Formats: sequence, C-alpha cells, structure tokens
Amino acid sequence: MGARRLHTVGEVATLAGVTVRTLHYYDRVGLLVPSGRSEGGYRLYAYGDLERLREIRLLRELGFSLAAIGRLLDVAAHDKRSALKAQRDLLVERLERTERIIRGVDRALNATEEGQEMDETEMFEGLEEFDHKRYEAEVEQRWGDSEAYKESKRRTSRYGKADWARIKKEGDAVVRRLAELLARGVRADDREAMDLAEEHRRHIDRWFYPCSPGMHRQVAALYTADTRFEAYFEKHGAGLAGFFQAAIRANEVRSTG
Amino acid sequence: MGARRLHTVGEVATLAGVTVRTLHYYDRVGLLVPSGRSEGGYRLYAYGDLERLREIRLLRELGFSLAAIGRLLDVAAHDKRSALKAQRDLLVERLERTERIIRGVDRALNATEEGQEMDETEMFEGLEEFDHKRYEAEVEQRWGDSEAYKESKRRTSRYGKADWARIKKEGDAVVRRLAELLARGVRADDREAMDLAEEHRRHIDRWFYPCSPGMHRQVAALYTADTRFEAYFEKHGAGLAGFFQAAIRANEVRSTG
DNA sequence: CCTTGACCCTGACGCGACGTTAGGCCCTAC
DNA sequence: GTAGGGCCTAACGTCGCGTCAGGGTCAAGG
Repeated sequence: MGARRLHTVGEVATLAGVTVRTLHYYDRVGLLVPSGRSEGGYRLYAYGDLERLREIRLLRELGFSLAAIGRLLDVAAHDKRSALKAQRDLLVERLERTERIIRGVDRALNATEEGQEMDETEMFEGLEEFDHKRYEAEVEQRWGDSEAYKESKRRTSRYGKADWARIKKEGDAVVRRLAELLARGVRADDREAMDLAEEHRRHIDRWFYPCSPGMHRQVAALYTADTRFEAYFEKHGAGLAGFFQAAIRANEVRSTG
Repeated sequence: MGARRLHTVGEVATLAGVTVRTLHYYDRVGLLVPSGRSEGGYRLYAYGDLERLREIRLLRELGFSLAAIGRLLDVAAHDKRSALKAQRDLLVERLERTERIIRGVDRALNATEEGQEMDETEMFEGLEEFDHKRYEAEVEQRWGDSEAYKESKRRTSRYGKADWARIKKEGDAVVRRLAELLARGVRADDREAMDLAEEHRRHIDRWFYPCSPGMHRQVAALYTADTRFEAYFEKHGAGLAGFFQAAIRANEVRSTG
C-alpha cells in the first residue's frame, strides 16, 4: 500500500480543494504532518495522508474544531472502518437537522402567508438547541467506544441527585490524594500512585461502564488531550494531568503483567 | 405588529441560542441593531429584530459571512416571502450536498471492505468543488434579482473566448476613462462622468441583462459594498469606487428626471 | 551548464467572528 | 438601602486561516 506517487503541497491542495496555506497550517499544528520531505525540504504527501485529509475536511465541514478532529482521528486511528461509519452517522444527523430547519422555514412561510406572527419560542426551533461544546464532547465519547458510551448512558440515567453528589465526591477525593502524592514528590510508577489509579479505574467501572485497565488508559489519553480536563487537573496541581496518565499506564502494566 | 413585549439581550440570547457577546457584536457591526434602548442604556429587541436574527443565524449556519448576510438581508428587506423562499432553496441545496458526501463515504466504505484503494481524484468528490467566494457572489446576484440573474446566465453561456476578451476590454476602458476624469478633478455629477456611467449601463444592458438606470444603481451598490470590487477599483485610482457610484446615481437622476 | 519560470520554504502580520475578563452602572427584591 | 443578578463599554485573546515578503528548489529548454 502507498506505492503510488508522492505529492507536493500544491498537488494535494488542488486535489482536495484547499489552499497551500491550509496544508502548511495543518502541518504546523500537527494535524496533518506529511509523511515525508524531499531533499530540498519540500513536503511530500503519501496516499494515507490524503485519506486523513479527506476525513479532516469532512469533519471540518460538519463544524468540528481542528483540536477535536485531531483527538477523534487519534482515537480512531486503529480502525478506519468504524471511523468512516461514525462519520456517516454524523452526516445523517446533519441531514436530519437540515430537514428540521427546512420545516421551520416552511412554518414561517405559512405564517407570513396567513399574515400571522410566529411564536417567539417556536421561531428558533432546529437552530436553537445546538450546543457545540457538548456535542463535540459527546461525539468524542461515542467515537472512543460506542459500547462503553451506551452502557454509561444506561446506568447514569438511573442516578438521582444524591447519587451524583456521592459519585462526584468520590472522584474528587482520588484527584486530591493524587495531587498530594505529586506534591510529596512520589513517582508515577510508585505503588501508592498505581493504587490510586486502580481506585479511579474501579470508580469508573462501578458507576459508569465496565472499564478494563487497557480501556482506562485509552480514556485517560482522551481526557488529558482535552484542554477542559487538563485545566481541571492543573488547577489541583501543576503537571497533575500528565502524572495521572503515567500512573494509569503504570497500573495497566502491573495488572496485565 | 410588534405589539409584543420587548426583550433584553439576555432573553434574546437564550431564545435564539446565541451568547450575549454575539448580540453585542452584531450590534456594533450594524448587522442587528436593536430597535430600542431603555433609559439606562439597555438594548431592547422587538419582534422584528427576532425575525431578522433568525435569518442571520440560518444564513450563518449555511456558511455565509456576516458581511454577505448584511447585504443579502438589505437587498431582500422589502420582500420577506421571497427571502424565506431563497433560504429554503439554499437549505435544499445543502441537503443534496450532504447526500452527495454520504455517497462518497459509502464508496470509501466499499473500497476498504474489498481491501482496495480509492482513486485519489475521486476521493474528494462532493467535498472538493466548493469555492465559497464564488458561491457567495452568485447567491447575492440571484438574491438581488433572480430574473436578471437568469437572463445573464442565458446570454453569457453563448459567448466564446473572443467575445469575452472584447467585453472585458470594453469594460476596462470605461473604468480607465473614469479614473482619468477623477484624476482631472471632474465632479461625479458633471456631464462627462454621467455619460461614462451611462456608457457602463449600456455595456451591461447589451452584454449581460436588461439594466435600467435604477437597476444600475442597485448593482453598483452591491459592487461597491463588496471588498473585492472595491479593491479592483481602488487599484485604478484612490476613491474611484465611490466616484463611480456617485456618477451612476447622478446619471439615474438625469435620465429619470 | 546556465537560465528561467513555476513551485516551494519559513516567518510574520492581518482579519473575521466571536470568547473572555475587567471595571462599573442598572434594577428589582427583600 | 443593600444585595445580587443582569446590563454596559473597553480591551485583549483565540482560531483558522489569507496574504505578503524574502529567499531557496526544481524540471525544462537554450
């Protein structure tokens, strides 16, 4: 595979319908780094790079930020097929969304026809409830592991307010104790740190979805790549996000041998 | 109409699903100026403002720039119904576009299923050919006067390369002579300037679509509001765009009495 | 072998459409 | 009358590029 010709930026740009500058930018931010360089420093794109670019453009068209796209493609890197399927699902969602908006416009047309005014709350239907941040987060979860996502939904839907408070307290406690370890200079592959990682894994496993040590690592990768989560961790101590991830990895090695 | 309650920014924001900051911004750039202010300086939005906001959000969702939206809504201000219809058309176009992309993803899925690689040129189908600038311009024309647009399409489709060269030369000559007038300090309502404007109008009328002096003014307004056209004019002389517009207006007054 | 012209490189600044403080006024409710 | 929630303007930050500026690369032709 990939035995085809390599392409220069300009060629890729015209192929994909983007500008050269865009490809430069994707390179700089690490979203699409060409798999080779010529002797003179020219970027050289292989077939796989083109595939990745197509997915990037598709997700951009759907409104995702470049950061989100990077995370999505990383998580789904091992399985092209399910990535494509997920993209298909998103496109179908957009199809339905567009249809809803059209129906809204039709209602508006009817209203003006009859000389009436539309209800103000009804006016923005279809347009209104699109919280992009929430949507990105949800998609990332689903993308990461759709089974885990569904299971999580099933369980959490049954929790009450008191449950949530308890769960949150439990989770926060782990983070706090982890911060203490970091402050004391304990290493991430120390038993204390690994124990805490294990405790966190069980926390997820118990309250949200079945979570093996391997799955735990994947989830952690997703979290620490997310700036929102990173901010949360960093507030409890500088470098805590990375420390946490390392502890989880060490715990995985320990438990799987 | 509009006898309902007036709304503050926050209310409008939650109704429409945008942030307060967005409304502030739309106000500052003149895209959506609330129709009233309270004694204390609070923005107050009436029902008509909400309608306009809905159209803005819809066109934004379709990818138009705020500048383009402003022009579109101004041009279509007199006729709500045809504006809504045009929006509907755009939404249907997007529906079709999304369907095309889905078919592309399906082809990619088939290819991976059979372990084949897709053709590189085929890979970006549906995604590729979306020149946003061209699209905006075209939509603006269509929006401004769909009859003129269709007529223009009909005629220009029959022109050959030689025709185009001649037409362009003719158009450029007018601009050049106009620049000379401006350099000589001639006023825009001077006969020389008005004659040139009239010549330009006939140029359009002959080669593109029937163009009355009133239509000519509208078109000129559209052009000079467009930064690309403005850049073109300014290259031939500072202030030429405005001078041109003024000359056209003067010519209209002269010919309609 | 040298030149020419198309293409590529790395900065660096600019811009549209907001997000995000910062500091202060308004206004309703208790 | 004061507390707190909402509003104001001003100003800087961010993302995803567009657009030069200054200079190296590369294939073709003389």
